[in-house]
Amino acid sequence: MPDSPSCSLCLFRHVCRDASTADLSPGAQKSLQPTHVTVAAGDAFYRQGRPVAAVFPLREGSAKQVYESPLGWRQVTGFSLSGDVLGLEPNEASAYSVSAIALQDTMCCVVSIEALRTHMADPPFRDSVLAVMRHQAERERILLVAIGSMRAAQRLAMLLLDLDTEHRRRGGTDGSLTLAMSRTDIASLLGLTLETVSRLLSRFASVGLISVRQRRLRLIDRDGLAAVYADLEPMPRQAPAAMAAHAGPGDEPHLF
Amino acid sequence: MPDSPSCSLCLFRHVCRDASTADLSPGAQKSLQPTHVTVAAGDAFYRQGRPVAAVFPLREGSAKQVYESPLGWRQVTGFSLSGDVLGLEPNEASAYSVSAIALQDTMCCVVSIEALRTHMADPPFRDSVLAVMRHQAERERILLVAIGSMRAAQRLAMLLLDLDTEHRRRGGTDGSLTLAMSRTDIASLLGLTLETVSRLLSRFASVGLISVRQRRLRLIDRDGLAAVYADLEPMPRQAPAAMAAHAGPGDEPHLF
DNA sequence: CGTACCATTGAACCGAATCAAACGGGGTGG
DNA sequence: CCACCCCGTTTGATTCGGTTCAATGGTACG
Repeated sequence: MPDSPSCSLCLFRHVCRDASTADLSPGAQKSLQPTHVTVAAGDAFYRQGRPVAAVFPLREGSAKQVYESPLGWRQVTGFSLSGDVLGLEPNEASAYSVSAIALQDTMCCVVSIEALRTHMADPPFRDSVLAVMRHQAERERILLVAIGSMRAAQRLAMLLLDLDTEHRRRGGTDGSLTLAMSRTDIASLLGLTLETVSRLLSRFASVGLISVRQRRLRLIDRDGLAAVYADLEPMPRQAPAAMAAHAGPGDEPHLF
Repeated sequence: MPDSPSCSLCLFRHVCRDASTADLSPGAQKSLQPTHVTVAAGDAFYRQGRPVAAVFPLREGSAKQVYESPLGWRQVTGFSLSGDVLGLEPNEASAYSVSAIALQDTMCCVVSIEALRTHMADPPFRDSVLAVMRHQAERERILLVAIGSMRAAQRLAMLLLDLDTEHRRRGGTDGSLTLAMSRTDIASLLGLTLETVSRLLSRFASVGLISVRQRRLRLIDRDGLAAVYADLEPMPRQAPAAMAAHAGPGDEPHLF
């Protein structure tokens, strides 16, 4: 059952037998033959702290990453959709740094860590893997700033726009999408409560930015959402930039 | 002027001519001869987005990392003390992902990225560098959870305990330390306002947990602070764990 | 058809932000 | 040396966004 639609976005598409890619660079022979498994909603692909044994490109479905801090505080740190790869750990970590939980019954490939390492010898492939990791790190930083200094409406608008962008990258044309995650998950990701998320969604809908019913959601006014995200009203306030004393992209001397 | 006290904690001590280390593994010859520079308070070691050219082990002084999001939101993401290395970018990034600003006049070494790469060929050294990077990533995650789901007092207690731990690792014996960063910086890191930070410090002092005057600070009751951090009263409330639906270290099946 | 879970909505409360002074220390210039 | 100013900090009064507590409604599933 090779070549699911998500293969076309997969990190491994150039080295994977499952994916039929037109552009097949001469150097890269398709040496990867991943196995497939399905994970039931609520089950874990892997758990934080366990040794890294494999990575999991999603074929169909979605997942959340959950981090549990040393003191037992748990928080969702991200969502993954089909085409994303779960379990990629930066810095050659030997243990998973988060847990990955399926949001719905999910089909994925299983690429052993040995196979991954083997293919990492190929420079272009290695670069693309590292680029994905860097992108993930950037994502977490954006989330940090969002939670740390944006208001609830902005954070939620950010998430909706992000989900929409991802959905469109996967072929979604109109702005209608089905949220795989619960309000609680969204709230956890954004550092809010589920009530606030629910209220905010209703408010967005009442202002004509979106329409929601349960987990069916449609973006009606992307620009409006972007305006909320950027905090150009008409939601709440707080001005960007100009915070900590000396930190601006000023033109003081700097070594690099 | 080699071998500052901070050398004994430096990541590069085993390969650096400046550092006099007793245990000198046979394989690693001391081939690193870093140059030294001083950076004035408020100046940048390097700026986010610039190509990575060098890393900067701190000899004397301190710095803050500042991240600026695509939309212009700026936030402090961490503090570095003497012995720490600034500019280590994970995933072979070609540009700095944050800016590093000196909190005071700071002396540091300059290790070119080429020199770093050369030494990364040495497996034990490489592992220690990767370990530092992983530690930094973990730190940012803890910060994310702190900002996302802990209350102000807990966050501040966390920071104070962390600063104290770092200070003690550097030889500090009693709990007295001098904060190099402003209230604004602390507030930015913790996702609060400077007024809240100031008030909280006063409150901690009035309860006998610490004593503060301006930037002179002394920890009086570490256990008390730890209790505040862990949220065991006697400050505010909110119970840990048990958040997002299915995510607990339960014993559901998982692949790894 | 009943049960369980997720989502919505309302009312009251509270923590932290905001607005607004006053204070303190360190530096500069008279 | 002292007066003055600047900037970071402290403290107070007030507002407000988001949480908490609570009840109802909707949907899926056994």
